[in-house]
Amino acid sequence: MGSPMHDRKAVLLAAIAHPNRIRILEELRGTVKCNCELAPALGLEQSNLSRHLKVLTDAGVLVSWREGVRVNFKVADAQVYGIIDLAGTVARRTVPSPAMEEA
Amino acid sequence: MGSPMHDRKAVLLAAIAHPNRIRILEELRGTVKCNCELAPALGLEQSNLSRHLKVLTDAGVLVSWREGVRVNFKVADAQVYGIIDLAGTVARRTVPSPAMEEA
DNA sequence: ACAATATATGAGTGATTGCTCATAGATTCA
DNA sequence: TGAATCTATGAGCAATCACTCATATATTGT
Repeated sequence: MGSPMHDRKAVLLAAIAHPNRIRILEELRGTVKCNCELAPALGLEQSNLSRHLKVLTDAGVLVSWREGVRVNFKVADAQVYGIIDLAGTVARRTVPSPAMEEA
Repeated sequence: MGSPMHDRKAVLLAAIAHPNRIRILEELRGTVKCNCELAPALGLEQSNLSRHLKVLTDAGVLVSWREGVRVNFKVADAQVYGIIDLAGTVARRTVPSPAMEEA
């Protein structure tokens, strides 16, 4: 439909746009971790976490490789933190509309 | 669930994370426009566009005010373009996984 | 009041999402 | 080989999404 570039940006942002996936990315700031380390740290179901990691990997946000029985993950481009941090800045400076309040 | 801040960031990014909404924001770079100007420019159904504008407004990305029979929109914080542009940079530098290809 | 213009919204639809439980697959070590 | 550990995925479910069509609402000018 729209330009491929806008589609690609949308996929990338949509991959990041979930509270648990943001938590995953925060947990991966500057380090490499596997599903088995992330699960207890974030209190997420193993299968649920695995699917979130797949969403991030499919979108190109994370890169993964197997190391023995584990699969490690790291961010593909540290600028994703630029996106997250900017989102924080904008979030802090803007006010959600009335319709948003009952969350 | 997660921290309110992560939730807020996720809502904000989710609001932006749609090809048509990115196109809307591009159309609003540095200017103010109403639904009636955006609809033909983007080739979107009036009701569909109205709902996309509501998503962006509810999330705090856009601000709107009525001017006669029209309702004008502008971005609440120009840094949203920082987010979109960074998404473009990251998109250009990363490779979507095999599972992503058949889009 | 009426017509014209612009915007919002109810209802319906098909598709996608996030989650859980259970199970399958992969890898290492005894 | 079999057991232990870690990861992926099928199935099912409720909820949400993006879209369209039709209709309601709001505002201005005659």
